[in-house]
Amino acid sequence: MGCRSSDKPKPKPKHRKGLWSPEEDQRLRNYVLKHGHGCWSSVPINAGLQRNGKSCRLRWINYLRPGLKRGMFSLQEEETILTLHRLLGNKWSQIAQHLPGRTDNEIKNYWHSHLKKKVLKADQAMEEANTSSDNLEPNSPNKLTITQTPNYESLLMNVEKSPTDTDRLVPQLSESPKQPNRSSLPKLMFAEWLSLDSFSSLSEAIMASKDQNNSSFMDNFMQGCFLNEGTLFGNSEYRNSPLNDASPEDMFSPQFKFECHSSGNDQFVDFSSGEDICSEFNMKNDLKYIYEY
DNA sequence: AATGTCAGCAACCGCACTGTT
DNA sequence: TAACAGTGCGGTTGCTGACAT
Repeated sequence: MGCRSSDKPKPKPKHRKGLWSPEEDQRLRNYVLKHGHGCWSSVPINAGLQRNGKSCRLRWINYLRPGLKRGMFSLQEEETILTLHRLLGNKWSQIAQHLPGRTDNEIKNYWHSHLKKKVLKADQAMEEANTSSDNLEPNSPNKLTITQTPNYESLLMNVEKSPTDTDRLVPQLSESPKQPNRSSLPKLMFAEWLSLDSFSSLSEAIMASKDQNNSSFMDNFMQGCFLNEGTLFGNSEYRNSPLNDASPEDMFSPQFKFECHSSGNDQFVDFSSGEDICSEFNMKNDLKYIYEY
């Protein structure tokens, strides 16, 4: 953590507030994609923005960062939020780790605007059902007994042990037994892959896949990024980004390398081989891509 | 058509935590 | 070890558009 002194902003420009203009978005996006964010407080200065670093960080995380989903929450996402909220309470960032492409802010807003009411209604209905059934004979066949207690303990163990492994968690919440078998290897989404915590498991998986001399992991990973989620290149937010000039094939061609940051151990990964190609790099960036490698 | 009300969402604020000096 | 700075998180605010009156 912390900036080099040369990165630190000189005092104190007037900071703009309120909604971001498309031009500001473009500036921030271009800057972060090109240089990485490094020290957030220096980003607005270097990017020519009259915002504070915090505001830039938030805008990037919640809106500009690649891999974000847009649009309605699916039923499965809703169920995941409901279950995790019962488990974790208002730990929005932890809940967000299990919903690839969704931000904590988005989930929090969705909770307050939609789910909270639903839960209240459901609870009320349950309460009414219980009080009315209390008036019935104890052994009446009409008596309603609430016995639905999901196996939270095992769920919680997964949450604690493996907070970013969505695929292993989510099926326990809602997967029906009829669903087709998936690969035993985890399917990682782009946003998940960007997450600092998940990178080590990703690189392990890449290495494992490489060791086994098969491509199933990378196949799954690519599908997760570009086919299953389908938002990275379909989202209009990225139409003006340099990323848009690239097809999925391009992205995995030798011309593209991604830099990932994971808890002090930054790595460049060659997508085509899965190799850590430049481990001596140590810049604090979530993501940076490099042309003409 | 004008005004009021409400819901949804983006962004801000303040606190807590962590790393650095 | 204390002070400071950067970052992350959750609560809250305020803007905007949709709908009602």
